[in-house]
Amino acid sequence: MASVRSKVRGARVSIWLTGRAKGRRRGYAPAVGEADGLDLGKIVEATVRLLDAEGLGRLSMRRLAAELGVTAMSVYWYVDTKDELLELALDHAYAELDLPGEDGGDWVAQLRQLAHEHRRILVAHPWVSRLAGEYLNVGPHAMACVAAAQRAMRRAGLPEEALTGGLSLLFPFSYGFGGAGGRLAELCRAAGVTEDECYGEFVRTLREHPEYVQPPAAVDPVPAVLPAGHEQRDRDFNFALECVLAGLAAMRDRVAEQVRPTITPA
Amino acid sequence: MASVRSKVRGARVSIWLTGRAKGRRRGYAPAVGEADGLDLGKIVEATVRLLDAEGLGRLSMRRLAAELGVTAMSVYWYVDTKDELLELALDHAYAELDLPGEDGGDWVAQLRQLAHEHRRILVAHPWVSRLAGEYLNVGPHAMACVAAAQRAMRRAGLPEEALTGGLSLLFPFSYGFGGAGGRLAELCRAAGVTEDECYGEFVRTLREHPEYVQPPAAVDPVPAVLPAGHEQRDRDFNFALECVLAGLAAMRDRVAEQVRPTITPA
DNA sequence: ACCTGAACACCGTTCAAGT
DNA sequence: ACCTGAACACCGTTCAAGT
Repeated sequence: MASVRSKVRGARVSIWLTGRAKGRRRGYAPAVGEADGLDLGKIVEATVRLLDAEGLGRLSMRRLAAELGVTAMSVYWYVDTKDELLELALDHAYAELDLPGEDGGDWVAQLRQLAHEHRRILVAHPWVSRLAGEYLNVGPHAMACVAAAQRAMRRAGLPEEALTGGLSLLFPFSYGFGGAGGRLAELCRAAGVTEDECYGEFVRTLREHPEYVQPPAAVDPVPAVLPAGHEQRDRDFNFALECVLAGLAAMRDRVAEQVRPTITPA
Repeated sequence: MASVRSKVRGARVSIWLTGRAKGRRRGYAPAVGEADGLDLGKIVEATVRLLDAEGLGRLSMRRLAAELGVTAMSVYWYVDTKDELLELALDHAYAELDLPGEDGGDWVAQLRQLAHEHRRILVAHPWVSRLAGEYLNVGPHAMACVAAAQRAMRRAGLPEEALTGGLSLLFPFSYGFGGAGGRLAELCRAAGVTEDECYGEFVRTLREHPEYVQPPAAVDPVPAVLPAGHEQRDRDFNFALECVLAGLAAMRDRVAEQVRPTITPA
């Protein structure tokens, strides 16, 4: 019976759980003085550059190799598969987050900063949310981000057994919201349409086809799943984020009082 | 200068905004009596079946055609591109949601049901979250889902100008949480590993490499971004969902009092 | 140790042709 | 109106070979 590790490794659940097969020969950061020639750092940086410039759909190993002035198969000396490369690029993006320090500010300010930073990189790099949805996203920089949130929640007074629950609120929220924003921007850019024009078309479609959302019910006014401009989008994000923070505070108090969860309707 | 609609249509931002080019010849539901031969309904159903059985990565137009007992290019008579087909499959999945009725229960129960249903289909069909992250997801069934949430939030007493904000909390949360769960299950299934084994490996990796999450800080205890079993995962989802509901209630009251958002730290 | 070139088994999609 | 078959321009990856 094979060990769990060998099973996980063989199936490549994630490079962060199994280690990179070629990573032991040469580390992530190149030795000093190796200015010319390839190294993994240069490859990952070129990957991120291409992903930003042309999108996930246009990234091929051949295209990347051309960008590096090299043959397609050269990259495979540093990386086993394209998936592995994309996991590295994903975690590289999380290095961009400006995390709250150990001591800076109260927990509310820290969680606000984290959420805004998360949203920022998801919108700035639309490929990040798609890769985060494809891989486990447990690389060191992503984990540092989770650890920072965990510290803030502990500081908030959330009991230990509720920490994973709190993390399960904050990150899915910022990931979902930011990812949708990034993807919409990417789609509209590719279409040569502004986001406002896209939203207008959405509303017009609903008005022209009132049967559109039936069954079970007509939608009036139009549910805003698309943004009506950046200001509205920002307002929605801030409102939802304040709900998150208020909800965490309320649940902290509720758990402390050992009261069963009940919210008075209406 | 081209109209917005023609620009949007030409670039295929979404079939739901532009209409399907071939959809006017033949509707989504086939006429009665056309039992043999292809129709769009059969094609979408076969697509969903294949996506469930083999995953998004293994779905090709040739594979789908073989499943339908037909040539690859036959499908293209009913559909312009693979993207269009996947948008149809995506919305088809949202038809599975058991939505709360117009009258059933209070708003808290309705939103709980919506979130649980959303999570359920995301876990049952791991491809749904990846497609929802790739396309706009504004098809009729997805919109009916948003409309139901909007009704519940209005019933909760959330003012009109806060409705989009509330929707921007609930759906990104359930999407992010459910999508991660579905993807993990898919990865582990493909690897022949249980989710518990995968989590154990994750913890072991962190313990073996204490430098893993540095900088900026060591992580202790391990932040649980992976589930330690279904019960824990359920507890986390329920806790986070109660935060969402408590947060919505708190913000409703706060907006009603016209008080600026402030939460007492610690 | 590092990189190349040819080849394999695929893709989505176009196009002319069939019935 | 509906479906086919050949072809085009790609993919990720393997493998033997170069230096």
